Amino acid sequence: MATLETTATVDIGYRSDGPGRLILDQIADKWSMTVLAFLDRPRRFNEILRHLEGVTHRVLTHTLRRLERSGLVARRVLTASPIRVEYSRTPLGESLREPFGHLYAWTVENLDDIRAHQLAYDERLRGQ
Amino acid sequence: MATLETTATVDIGYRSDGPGRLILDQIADKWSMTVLAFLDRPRRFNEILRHLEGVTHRVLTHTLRRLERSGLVARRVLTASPIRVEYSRTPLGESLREPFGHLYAWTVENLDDIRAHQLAYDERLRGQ
DNA sequence: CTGCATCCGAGCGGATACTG
DNA sequence: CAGTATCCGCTCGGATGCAG
Repeated sequence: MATLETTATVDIGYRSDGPGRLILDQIADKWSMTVLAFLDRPRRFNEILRHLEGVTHRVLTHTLRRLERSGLVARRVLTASPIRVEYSRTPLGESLREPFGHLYAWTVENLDDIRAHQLAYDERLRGQ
Repeated sequence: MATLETTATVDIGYRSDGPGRLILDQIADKWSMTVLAFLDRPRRFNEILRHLEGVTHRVLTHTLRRLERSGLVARRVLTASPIRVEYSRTPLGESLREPFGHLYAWTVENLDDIRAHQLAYDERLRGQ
């Protein structure tokens, strides 16, 4: 099973209702990957909340729930008063870093190229 | 430069307004990767339309526009009557297949695990 | 054959307030 | 401190009709 072979995989297997969707639906939302990246060690709810500029209480809750539901993040209640809750990456969440890292690296490498294309495209429109 | 090193990249660099967002915003929509996967050779608009079950006229147009804007897909008008338009992957679009392939492969490998977690989670809720 | 405009419903992210 | 509920606006995807 599967060390990569890859490139073919994309062409052969990809459907809008296949595995590709599952992972994209999971991580492509606004905050999931940011949260996952921050959980290099167990972190408490408010700790995460303060670190992520711009996220709200409610949205962070939902993001964590979804990550927990898929087994990428573990939730642990520390009985104390005031109550504390710790979130951490599971091994599964950990293992996602590598493949996502490839995508991230690709983007960094091609960032200028992409932006240039976008600018040129927008310029062409404006010109007409 | 830069064969991966990766894993660190995710943790260090990731912000909700960084490169990660750029690529996810580009490919995480419902059809982009499906289209890109299908363009193993130049294809005409209606050819793509017919191949992708469920996509509508308008949505395919927009998907292609966005891919074109970022330089992942090239658009070529064949002057004939009736008019024909061919879409094809650019080298940039081509190069995206490899990093995306890693993510795709990861999902396939962990699909059962993820689904199991989701089921268990949903079950736990139901039980209460 | 392609492309564009209009309309519409659904879902996500965000603001706010209240509870254990 | 952590979580839940309500409300709301915006964007995306989809349906349809018209035009080069």
